[in-house]
Parts: sequence; structure tokens; C-alpha cells
Amino acid sequence: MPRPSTPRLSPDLIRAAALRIIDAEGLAALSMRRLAEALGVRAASLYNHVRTKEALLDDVANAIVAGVEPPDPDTDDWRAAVLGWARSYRAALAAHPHIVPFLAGEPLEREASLRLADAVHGVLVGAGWPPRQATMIGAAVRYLVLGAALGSFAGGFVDDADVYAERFPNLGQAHRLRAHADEIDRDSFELALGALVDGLAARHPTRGA
Amino acid sequence: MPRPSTPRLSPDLIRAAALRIIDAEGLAALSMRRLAEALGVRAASLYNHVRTKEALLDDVANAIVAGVEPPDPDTDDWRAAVLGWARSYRAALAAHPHIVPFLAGEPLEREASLRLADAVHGVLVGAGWPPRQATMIGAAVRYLVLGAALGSFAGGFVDDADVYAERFPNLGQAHRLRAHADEIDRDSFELALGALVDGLAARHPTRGA
DNA sequence: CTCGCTAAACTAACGACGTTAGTTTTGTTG
DNA sequence: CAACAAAACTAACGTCGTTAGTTTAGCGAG
Repeated sequence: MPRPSTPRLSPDLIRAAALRIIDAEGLAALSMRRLAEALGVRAASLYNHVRTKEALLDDVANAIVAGVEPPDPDTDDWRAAVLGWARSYRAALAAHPHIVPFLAGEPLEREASLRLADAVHGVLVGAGWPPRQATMIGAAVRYLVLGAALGSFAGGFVDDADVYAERFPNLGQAHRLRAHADEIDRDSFELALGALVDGLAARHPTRGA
Repeated sequence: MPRPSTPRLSPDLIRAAALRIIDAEGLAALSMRRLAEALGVRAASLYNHVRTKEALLDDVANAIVAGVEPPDPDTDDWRAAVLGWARSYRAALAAHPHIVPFLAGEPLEREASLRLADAVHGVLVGAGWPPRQATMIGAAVRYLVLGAALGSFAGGFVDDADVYAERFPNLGQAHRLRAHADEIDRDSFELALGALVDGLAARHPTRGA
């Protein structure tokens, strides 16, 4: 019966339900009909609150990126700023890995992403990096975070030793990765981030700041 | 007319046409009907040569990764091996950026990817890295390559200064990035890779090898 | 109070998608 | 030359995102 006494939908409700489906069943499982069903409604009704499926996904992605903590713009410790930003960024994406392919596939015009890029750029320049280097460092860290969130390395191995044993001698223990997937992914990211920042520090113009 | 004198399709022809569409118009533009049209054929005919669209994309992805040069398994210069592998890997993906989201979204069971992971792991262990560190280094480099191939940082900026000027003071020159996007992406990757490997070298157990 | 307007649900439908079934014609093989 | 496999076809199914048009509840103006 149309127009219920109390509304059954709202942009927030829809966003939350969409994210729930994506987290639980993956991006491919999210269809407008499936989403409507989860909300006790018919698919067409969603379009009273959402312009398009693409726009909905954009909103979801934005909400996730909005949770990333920007660096303190007045700090002069660029290493701590980059480390903190990268960790917060990765944590936000790792909490919802299924949406990362969508998030990364779109142009960089997301409000939240831009605000972060701007803040980091500012801190780096303030700490003595030439603008061009600052841009490249921002890009480099973004690469690492996206790659880490996207291609969970450890989780990608099948849980069956025989698949690897014969053909790939060096990966003999690969099936064990599965059990500690989260831990290995986090450690790999930390290793990469730490090494990257160390390597960058050695390239700083005033060499030690 | 059914069953023409000389076949109009083959797995190779289909793969090539699919990759052509993906490169020119993006992943979303590839549909079985669109692909068939490009080959002068009806969609159903494709299924005489290809099991499913997913399998086709898998083949395309495999062909791309197969072009990556594995490191020499007998080298003891792990730095050169990692640098060479990473550059070759990135070059292969950067040549077909539109397929990277698909490639990265799937589990790591691609034959070609596994062969590479195995080879790199072997070189690292041979150079004195503990197996667990070797695994993490492989993961770290993969992160960087995937991230760099996926999120072309510079190309993501819109080519209009006004979009950024007011709200994001530090990104005032961002629109200029567009013009040199490829160059900036390559330089950012090189910076990240060099810094990462330097940082790793400082963590090597025997400290200098 | 009620008249109209808007908001928010609905049903029906369109065209595109991946895929399957069944048909027809060609090339090949016994 | 008969039988069979291969490779194209036409038709259709169910699902998808989305739009049009309909119905009803809530609300503000007279």
C-alpha cells in the first residue's frame, strides 16, 4: 500500500543496507532488487531516495573514506603524519574490502579523498619537500594503501596444499598462509610502509629532518 | 549462414577482440553481444569457443600477466631481482589499466601469478631472507604494483582548475597534473619502488648484502 | 474541515545483459 | 556417400538498472 504512515526508506537506511550486503556477500551480490528486498520494499521505491546505483555506491565509498583521519596540518613531523594517514586509510578500507575495486576504479574526485590529498600535501611541503616530490609521495602512499586493501595476498591462496606443492617448490607452505591471512596482510603492509618511509627519509632534501 | 567455410572465430581472436574493447572503452563496455558484433558474429556463437565471460576475462588477464619477466632464479642480487620484477609487472599492467580491477579482485590462483610469486620467493630466500620475510616482501611489492596500476593518481584529476582552487589550497596546481599524467605516475612508482627497496635493504638480516 | 499538493510507496514495462536450447549448414572421416 | 562433429544461427529465459504512471498518506492554506 503506497505512502505508508511512517517512511520505510531514507538515504541513510539505504546506504547502510547496501554496505551490509556488500560486506557480507560482495559487490556482485548487490542489486537494486536484492537491496530493496532487504529493506522490505520494491526496487523502484529506492529511486525516490537515490539517483542511481552508481551514485549510491559513490555515497557508500565516500562515507568510508570520510572515516580516515587527516594529518594535523600544523605538524612538522612528516614521517609521523604519513604513517598515521596511511594506517588510518588502510584500516578504513580493510574494514570493507569488497568495495575497494569500485572505489579505486573511479577518478579521484571524491570529496573526502581530495581533502586528504590536500592535507597531506600541505604537511609535506611544510616539512621541506618540494611540491613535486610531495605529490609523488602522496601518490606512492596511496598506491600502497590501495594495493594492500585490494589484493589481500595471503587470503588469495587456496586452502589446499596439493595445488601448490608439486609445481611451485618455493611456495610449499603457502596453504598455511590462509590461517593467518589477516595477520600476514597487516604485517606485510607495515613492513612495506615502514620501509617506504625510511627510504623516503633518506631522500629528503635536508637529509635528516 | 551457419558453419561458414572458413571459421570466423577462435579463442585467440576472441581474446584479442575483448582486450581491444577493454583497452579502448573500459571493462564495463565489454558485453558478449558487443564483443560478438566486433567479430561479425552473434553473441551465442562465442560460447562455442569460450566457456563463460568470466573465463574469457580470466584468459585475458592470464595472457597479460604471462608477459611479466620472472627473475633469474640463480641470481644472488635480490635487489636487482625485485626491481626488475616489479618494473616488468607494472609495465604489463599499465599497458592495459582497465583490466586491473578485475585482475586484482580475483583470488591469487592465476597460473602466471603463482609462477612469479614462486620465483621471487626463491630468489629472496636464496639471498638470505627468512621465508616469512620473503613472503611479506613479495606481498609488499605486489601491493605497490597493483596500487600503481590501479589508481593512476595523476590521471584522476579533472582538467579544470576551478574544481580545486578554492577548497583545496595545497592542490592549486593539481589540474596541471593531467598533462603529464603518465610521467608523474611512472616517476611516483619509481620513487616508491626505490624507497621501498632501500628501506628493505636496511632490514636485511646480514645488513648490507 | 477540506482541498489540493507533495512524498513515498506501488505495478508494469523497456531494453540490455549472460547464458542455454535447439536448429541448420558445412567440413571431415570411416 | 553416409554419419558425425563443428560452428554458425534464431529464440528464449531470467535478471539487471531504470522509467512511467498510479495510488495513497501526510500536511499546509483557505
